[in-house]
Amino acid sequence: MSMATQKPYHHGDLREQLLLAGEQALQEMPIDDVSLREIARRAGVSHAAPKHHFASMADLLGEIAARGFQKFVVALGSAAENSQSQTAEDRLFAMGRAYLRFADDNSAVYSLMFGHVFKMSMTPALTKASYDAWSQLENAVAQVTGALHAPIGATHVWSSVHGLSMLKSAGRLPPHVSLHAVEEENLRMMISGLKEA
Amino acid sequence: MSMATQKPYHHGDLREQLLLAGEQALQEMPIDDVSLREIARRAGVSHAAPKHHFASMADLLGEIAARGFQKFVVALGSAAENSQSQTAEDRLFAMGRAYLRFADDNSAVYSLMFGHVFKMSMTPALTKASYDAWSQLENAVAQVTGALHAPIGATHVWSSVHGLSMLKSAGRLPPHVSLHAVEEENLRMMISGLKEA
DNA sequence: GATATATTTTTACATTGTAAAGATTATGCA
DNA sequence: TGCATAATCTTTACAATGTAAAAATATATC
Repeated sequence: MSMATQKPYHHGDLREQLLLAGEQALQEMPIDDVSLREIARRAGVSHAAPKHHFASMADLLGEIAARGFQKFVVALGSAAENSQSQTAEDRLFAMGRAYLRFADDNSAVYSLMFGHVFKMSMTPALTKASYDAWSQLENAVAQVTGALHAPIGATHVWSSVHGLSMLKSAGRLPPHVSLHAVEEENLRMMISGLKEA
Repeated sequence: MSMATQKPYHHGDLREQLLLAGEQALQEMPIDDVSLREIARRAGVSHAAPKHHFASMADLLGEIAARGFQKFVVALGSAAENSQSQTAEDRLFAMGRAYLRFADDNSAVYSLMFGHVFKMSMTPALTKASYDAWSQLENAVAQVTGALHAPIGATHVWSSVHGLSMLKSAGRLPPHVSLHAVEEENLRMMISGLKEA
């Protein structure tokens, strides 16, 4: 009589628990306060327990970043699908909005994905996940410009939304300007520049 | 009989030495390996010596970031001045190139200026220096668009070049594409989008 | 020259990541 | 079922970090 839930080893799937605890910690405290010991604490295990599942803290963070890219791809993909309009340009616009929203809602994981490269291992899963995100964006851009491949256009788009996200989270945007207006206008200018390629 | 050189206290201007050692360390090792003790080591003093000049490591890094912004303003300013062309658009283009170059040549300090906000104190000097950088950019953008104030246009420009710099340093750009071409085309698209405002 | 002050070193402590050695529990095979 | 083996977790340990306080030292001022 199998219990349906598979608890492979005596304590449950600690590996998954650690990843969840890490993601939770990243949302609740500054990224520099997130330590391996803190994550272990949250998972209710000793500070050395993670060793068997992740060779180092960089590995754990690398996998959290990889999962971040996967969620990221899903978020942008469904935003494009749910876009009311049928034009490629509007779909790209919708993806841009979803991008900014994702960076807002997952700021710590986002900054891990793009910022703290040295802190995490570039695992194969991470490489693939970030490549998938890139491909998705390049396809969306190619549909706007009509080209088959659009590496430069995609770089332009990514730079713009990524830069805006980072400036926002770093508090380097000018005050007294509506954030919503800035975002909408930026996306507009970005796409406008893309079409003049 | 004054010695011309002012060595205010018995060991020389340790404060300045620490800042220089910090900047040097940031250029020579990954930013996470740069510690207060390492900086003190490079300056040839005990690990607790910095305490009297900087209340914390965050303060030291904050001042290094502030100096980074000052150099940044100088670099972009002289690039605009030395621009052969007289048009505002070409000056902005030159500033964009100087921006990317600065981020390349000072990658660690640059990532401190825009990325590791939590690691450093937002001292008044830092606030002012980053504000000066912003003003310089907004002025250059306003001269292109013809407006008096251009917060949104400036955000568009800054997002684009900042995003490109970050993607570059994070190794998130597509391979097999000429970096020079990407940069030139990105600047072109960015300015093109700005003018369609 | 003596005293007060600013600077630096020494010492100390809590915290971190990582490693190695024990203890504990599940798994595989008879 | 029973036992040996392997996987998992804890305990213990170590070097390194940021910060704090106490000692030591050099400078400045009168």
